[in-house]
Amino acid sequence: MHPRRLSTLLSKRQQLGQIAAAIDALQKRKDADLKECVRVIQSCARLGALAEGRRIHQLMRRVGLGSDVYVSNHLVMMYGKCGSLEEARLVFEATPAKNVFSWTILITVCAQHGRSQEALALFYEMLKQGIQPHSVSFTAAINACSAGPEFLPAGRALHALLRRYGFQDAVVATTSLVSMYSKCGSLEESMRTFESMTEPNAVSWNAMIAAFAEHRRGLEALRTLQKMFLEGIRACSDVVVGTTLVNMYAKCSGLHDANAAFVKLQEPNIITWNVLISAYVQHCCFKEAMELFRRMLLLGLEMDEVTFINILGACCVPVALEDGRAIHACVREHPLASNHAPLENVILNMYGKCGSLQDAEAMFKSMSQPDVIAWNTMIAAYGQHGHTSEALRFYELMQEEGVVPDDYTYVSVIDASCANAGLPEEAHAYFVSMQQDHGVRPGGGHYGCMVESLGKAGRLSDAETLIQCMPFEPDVLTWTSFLANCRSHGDMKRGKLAAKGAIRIDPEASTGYVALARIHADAGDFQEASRIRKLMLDRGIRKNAGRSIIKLGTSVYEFTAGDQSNPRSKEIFDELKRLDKEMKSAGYDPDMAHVAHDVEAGQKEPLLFAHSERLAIAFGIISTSPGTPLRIMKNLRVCGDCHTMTKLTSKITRREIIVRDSNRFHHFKNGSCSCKDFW
DNA sequence: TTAGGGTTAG
Repeated sequence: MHPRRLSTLLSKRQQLGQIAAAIDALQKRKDADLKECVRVIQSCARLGALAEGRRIHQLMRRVGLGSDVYVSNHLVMMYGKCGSLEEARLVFEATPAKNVFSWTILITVCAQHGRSQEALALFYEMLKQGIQPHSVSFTAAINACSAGPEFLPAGRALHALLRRYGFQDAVVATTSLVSMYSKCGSLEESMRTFESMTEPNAVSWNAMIAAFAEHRRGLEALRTLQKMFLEGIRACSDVVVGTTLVNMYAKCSGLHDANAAFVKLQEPNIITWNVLISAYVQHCCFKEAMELFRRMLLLGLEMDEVTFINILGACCVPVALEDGRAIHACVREHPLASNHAPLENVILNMYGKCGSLQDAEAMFKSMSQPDVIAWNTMIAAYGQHGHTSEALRFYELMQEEGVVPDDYTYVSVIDASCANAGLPEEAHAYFVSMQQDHGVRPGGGHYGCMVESLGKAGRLSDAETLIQCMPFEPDVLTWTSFLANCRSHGDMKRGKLAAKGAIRIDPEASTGYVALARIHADAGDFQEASRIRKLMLDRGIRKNAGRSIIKLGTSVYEFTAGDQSNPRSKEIFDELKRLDKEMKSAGYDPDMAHVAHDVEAGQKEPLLFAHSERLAIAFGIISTSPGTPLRIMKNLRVCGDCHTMTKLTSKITRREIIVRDSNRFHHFKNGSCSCKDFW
């Protein structure tokens, strides 16, 4: 049995039951078993069980041990851990023969509850009363000074006093000083203190590394520290220190430094590997993350739930479905990872994000007790794929199963109810019921979905009113979705408003500028259009080029509009021409309006003909056997003409084509799309 | 026979 699993075998409830039983047993006895009593007090402290703690306190008083200093000290600690400072203080005051432990414990309790002034006052009162402090008393008082720069003078005074008492070599107290100086803003004093240490241990190293990471300008110093660490200058080769270094580099410097720190370590452990993989995933370097994971497999290294959770984060894109499935298979073979709810939810999410609802459904069915996150994930997945009724059915079902919906549930429910039906009334009904029947307060996400639902239905004036009335500043997503709806309904006036809103919230993104320039151009104001384009370029913002990705086997192929760089480019264009001919004979006419509306556009038909997703689809067709489904990812919204074209292609070629665009999934099958032409 | 420092994955 894994140690972590073992420790959770007894739930908190069971442990509380044991304590209660122990107190009952003690009450029945005539004599007092001091050892057993203290053991119970300690358990109460560990579990934060205030009620049980009070019962045992009562019992101690009854048997005449209420003011025994050893017992009192434990009671003070217990009340402190349970968050009742007043009771801790009362027990302390009522203890006649206070010793250095009594004082130090109360100082610690005060410091841990942010009562720094009180802690310091106690420390000096203790000295005044002639109690000889221990180095632990200093540690507690120094900690009280970590609360902020305003305590720096008090911290320095304690440092001086510590030396006078001859505790300058006490490693724990000195490590506290390293931390305290950093938290009070004085990296220099933190470094000086660390350098003064004769035998810093792993904890001291970590405190120093954390200090450098906290102060961005400490990066160079961090490199020096790493060098010392690697060369064993101060005799520390702790793997946790090495892992902390990797993590700090990933956070403060970048992947290059993190990787360099990793490869230099003699014995990275599972957590070191997890930290590095997580860093790659967070920097969106999915391919490199997968390579690391494969290396772990090849080396036969032990993996845990976190390894799987991290690496699955790299598989949440349709082109990674096969990788995701392979990792799911690894999980099934891993005894410790099965039945781990967060991991199961991540797998479920991965299938949804990869566009495979069948896999998601199978996963969901296999879960013994899906929690609210699992239900939310399914509802969101159905909504994203345009399966509104399934999403809403799951919403009903979860409540029948006794799972209480949360605010995330309603974002997905409202989003699903307006996904393709264009029925804002339904979305609005959920928006109202969420508040009235379920007590969920609407957040930015809920309002965003409502704006989207009204916008899709063409009720742009209502959407605009909602934007004006909502108690939040609309986020960039809300503005861009409103913008897209204004454009598709030809409302240029409101489109301008939305574009300006998008630019205001995210001046670094190109979407707002491009849209605004296009609206002015459409209205014939070319001067204003070119002014906006220039403004965008002056701010160093580049237009987001349309890109589509398709994965065949283990290779990933990327296409941009009009791209001829693929070695099979001629065949791709021949296939597009062939499809085009077939479509035209079936009565299809390319819709030129979409050229002007689309971000990729330039000239008319030739470029429309070669939009990135079309190239990817044609490449998929000529590279796979008939009937194979195609999975494509696009970074922008699919334009109307490509949407029509893909519908027809799915019919002509009898293939399922799944396109994940920047907004949602489109399942093209037999001439129609799951979004029912609302997107 | 009690009290103290730091850090690592979701």
